[in-house]
Amino acid sequence: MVQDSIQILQAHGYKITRPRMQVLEILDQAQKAVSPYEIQSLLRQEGKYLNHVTIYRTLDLLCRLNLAHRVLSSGGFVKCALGNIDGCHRFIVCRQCGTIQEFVDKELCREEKKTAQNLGFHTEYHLSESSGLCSNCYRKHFGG
Amino acid sequence: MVQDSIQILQAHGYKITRPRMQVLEILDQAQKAVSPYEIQSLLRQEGKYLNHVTIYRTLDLLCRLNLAHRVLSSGGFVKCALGNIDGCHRFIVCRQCGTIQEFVDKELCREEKKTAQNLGFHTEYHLSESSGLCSNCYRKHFGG
DNA sequence: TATTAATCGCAACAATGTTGCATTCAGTCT
DNA sequence: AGACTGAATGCAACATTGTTGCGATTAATA
Repeated sequence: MVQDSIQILQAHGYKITRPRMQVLEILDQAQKAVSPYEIQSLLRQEGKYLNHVTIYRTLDLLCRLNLAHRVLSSGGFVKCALGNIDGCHRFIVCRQCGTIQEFVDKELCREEKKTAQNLGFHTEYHLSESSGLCSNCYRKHFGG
Repeated sequence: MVQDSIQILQAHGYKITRPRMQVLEILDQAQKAVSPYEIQSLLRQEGKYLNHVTIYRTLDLLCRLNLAHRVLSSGGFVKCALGNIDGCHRFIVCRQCGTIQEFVDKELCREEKKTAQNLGFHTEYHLSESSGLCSNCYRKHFGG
């Protein structure tokens, strides 16, 4: 919900502005990762206009607050599942329709960290991105 | 070794050219991920010149052959550990010095795949990037 | 409603990535 | 070794993406 993000913005002393609302709404509607310029054009389709600089700055802010996350493989942004703030992000992206599913797996996280330690690293942040087909696209593709 | 990559290029029928050798040497020397334009300026420091288009095309080719990999968090490229061609790449990046360590962990891979399946996805490719401090930088930072 | 610091839009720029086409070159054949 | 040829390179031109400084606007508070 957009409402949740708004409360967090407020709690941190940030103003609730029209551009921020609009970006949050786009992220909320989109079931996939959207790039800054995609956000701009999606808004334009609704007759709204935001400068791209504003969009970039808004996304920066949302990411700093863990309200959004940049999917590295596509460069697009997604709204973050709340509570996923332990420095570990896991996504599965459907390469067909772009659907994104975020999930948390503390056990995997621990394992990953341990392996890194064995290699002499002290890790603080972890990102995991899998890609493949979601159940819908898999059915469509292979029949059934 | 550069020699390994050259053999694979040849085996696929690609020509061994000066630009390709030079890019491979840079990737081999660098202990960290380097961007296309960084490669260009590293070469320039050695008195060599490659057009950036050539560098992009060379990197594309190397990635298609799994001889290089694009580290998503930085956009830079690293030479790939050979044999790591099962669609699973795991990297640890030092956020201080940029050192990159690639590793393979079939068990983690299996787990990740299983979790995805439980969520209805059929995954084909997996990328995992951790960031933190390597042992050197950790010591430097925290004393000891 | 007046105040004010935060936010936004604009302009200008910087960096990164892509395409088409003429030239050059690596590998092969004679 | 020299000629041949398709692959690879360099160049020019362009497209996309991301950044900075600054004056104008606006959300929050009194």
